[in-house]
Amino acid sequence: MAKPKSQAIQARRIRPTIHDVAKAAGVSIATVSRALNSPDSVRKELRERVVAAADSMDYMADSVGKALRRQRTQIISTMLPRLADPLFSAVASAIQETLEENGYLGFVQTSGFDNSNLFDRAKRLIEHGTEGLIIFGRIDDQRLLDYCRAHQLPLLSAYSYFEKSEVPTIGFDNYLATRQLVEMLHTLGHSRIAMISGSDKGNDRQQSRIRAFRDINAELGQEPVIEFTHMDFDMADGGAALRRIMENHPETTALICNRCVIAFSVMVEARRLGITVPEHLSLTGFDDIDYAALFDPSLTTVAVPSEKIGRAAAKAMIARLETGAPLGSRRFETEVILRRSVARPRTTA
Amino acid sequence: MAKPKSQAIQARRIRPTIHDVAKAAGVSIATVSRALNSPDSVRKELRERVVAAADSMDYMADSVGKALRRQRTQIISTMLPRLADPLFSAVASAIQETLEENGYLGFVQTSGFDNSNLFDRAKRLIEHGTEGLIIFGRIDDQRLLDYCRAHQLPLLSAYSYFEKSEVPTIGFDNYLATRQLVEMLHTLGHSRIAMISGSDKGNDRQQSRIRAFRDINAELGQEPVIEFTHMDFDMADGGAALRRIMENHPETTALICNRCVIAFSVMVEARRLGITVPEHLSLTGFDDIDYAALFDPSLTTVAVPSEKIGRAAAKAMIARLETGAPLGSRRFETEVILRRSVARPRTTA
DNA sequence: TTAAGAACAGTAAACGTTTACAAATCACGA
DNA sequence: TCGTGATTTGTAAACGTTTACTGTTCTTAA
Repeated sequence: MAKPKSQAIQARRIRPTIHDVAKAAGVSIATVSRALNSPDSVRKELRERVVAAADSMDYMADSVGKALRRQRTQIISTMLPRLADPLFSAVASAIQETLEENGYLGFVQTSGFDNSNLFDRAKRLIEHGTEGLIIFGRIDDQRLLDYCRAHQLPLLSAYSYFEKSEVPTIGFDNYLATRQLVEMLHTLGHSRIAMISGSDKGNDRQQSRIRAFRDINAELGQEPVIEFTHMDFDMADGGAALRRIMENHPETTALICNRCVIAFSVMVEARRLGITVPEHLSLTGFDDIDYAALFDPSLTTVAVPSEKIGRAAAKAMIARLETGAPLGSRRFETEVILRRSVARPRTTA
Repeated sequence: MAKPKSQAIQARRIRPTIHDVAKAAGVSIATVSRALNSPDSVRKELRERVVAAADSMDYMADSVGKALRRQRTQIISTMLPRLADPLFSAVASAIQETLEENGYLGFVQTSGFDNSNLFDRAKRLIEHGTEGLIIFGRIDDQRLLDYCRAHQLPLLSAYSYFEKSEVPTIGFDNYLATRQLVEMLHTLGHSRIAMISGSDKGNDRQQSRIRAFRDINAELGQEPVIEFTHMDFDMADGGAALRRIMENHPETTALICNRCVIAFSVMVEARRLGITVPEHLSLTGFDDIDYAALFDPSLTTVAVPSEKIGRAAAKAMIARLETGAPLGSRRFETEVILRRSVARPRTTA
């Protein structure tokens, strides 16, 4: 009945345990557990005594002990390229909130922009009892894929959606979104469109956008005009890329920037060069971050339903864990937000 | 020696346990534990057998069992107002990275902008074995303070620094930063300065900035001109506030916006009203987010060393847990980044 | 009054790990 | 050859829970 005497590992336990509550209430630990977890199964009087004792010492059942016994941790972990990025943090935020609302908790870890060595980074997450793993972007690490399959650890690729994917994926389709954007420009009359991209190394988003752009150009029998620009996190120097494009392809009437920050820097440089936006050059960004609307002229972008994606990913994982229903893929629609940075091309005007 | 027979809680354990490794290597679980944790204490031949067995089945020691036995989880949790916010996510990111580098792992939870009912939100974090709690902003929940003191849970207030604080605080001083900003404007010759703030309800940052502004005005015997504007996350409508200020206080030559997004929206409205920045009105933001430099004119702001603050907070907490040294407070300097949105006042020019 | 069944409470085992202690083995000098 | 001490390995207990099983008490009907 009493807490088994033992050489304490620590001088004294800092948090009260179920034994402390049991002693205070004068019942067995089993009764405490029952009173707290399935109140109906213990007599009213005892139950109240237990609850009072528990409250008086701020007792919270230790999830570690509970997890060990139940073999459930209720932990779902997320790996994303960078947390300090409005694109990703919006999705991560929705994930964390959804987890919390459903009684789960989540570790968050950054992976950088290279998904080819995820396993080592994910190890600690798995050790700590991660029951499900949500990873942003395409998963390129075969060891991780093998491990998850072998040990039945649910794995979900989120943020980007992939038509062909080895694992379930929930997100938006960068390829389609780019086609959508180009089509809109075509409809307005643009036929000479260039693209400025950040590095596509290990970045499935840029890769898909570039692939879409190349495909479209191939269909039209045009040489794709693509310039790359160095991106240092949220800063980009699109200026140099813009100058190269205007020099080598002065016929360009519309410019797709694969990230909003690239577009911002291009805008500044354009103004310096005396190129007016949108009269002389139409400009688009991508990923509709809030600032896009505040720029002058406001920036046309592709809006990504970050919040929806995050919630869907978290919910899917929770459902998988609770019902055992296999994870499914899901594609979210993007929307081109037409703003003042885009107009009909100058030749047509 | 053999794994004790028992009715399995689950049909089959998905992750291999130390018993599986022991059986495969033909040794006791104690030897496995030693071979993996203190290799020197086991004979080379056995050690190799154990390691081989462990590797072959991708064995990772379960942190849940380990935590229960060791009474250490190596988990440090962070609560911040909003994850999808460049201000906070930069700090949170630095925290997470520092934790990971040091063998820790972190839960992240959002608290909204009200720190008065933190305890209930923190409960699950504590249950799950949080060894230290980092909370952004001033901690207003007495229950949480009491709990942490009573149960010796290290508690750290991060992001904002407070001169007088019940708990250790690591961050920057909004009061001082505001004074710094106003002084800079004074030096340039501005004497009629107004402020636009977001809601200060439960927001210690806005509170400190407003307090500093009021104090300065009081010292000069001026009535402080402060307008509030509604902020919906990253969008703000500073336009209306600007109009009110220009109408009631046309003598204003400089305007401090308590968040960059406010400044952005003010800039757009100013342009519409034909007020030129900085010739007619100097404008500042706060929290130097990357976009501030990209606007036209580029925005003068106060740079906050987010990364440093995050790393310092995480390191302090880790040191507290590992050496027992009490947590100390630490104030980080901010820096006014003078950009094109600020110039000498028109009257002086 | 008593037997039977229902309702409730307690005992003990188990989850996966580490580690004190005991036991076994080994090396080596007397 | 044997004793001693050092080295290595195994046994078992403990960390904080939950829960199957058992035992006790209470209710109620004969």
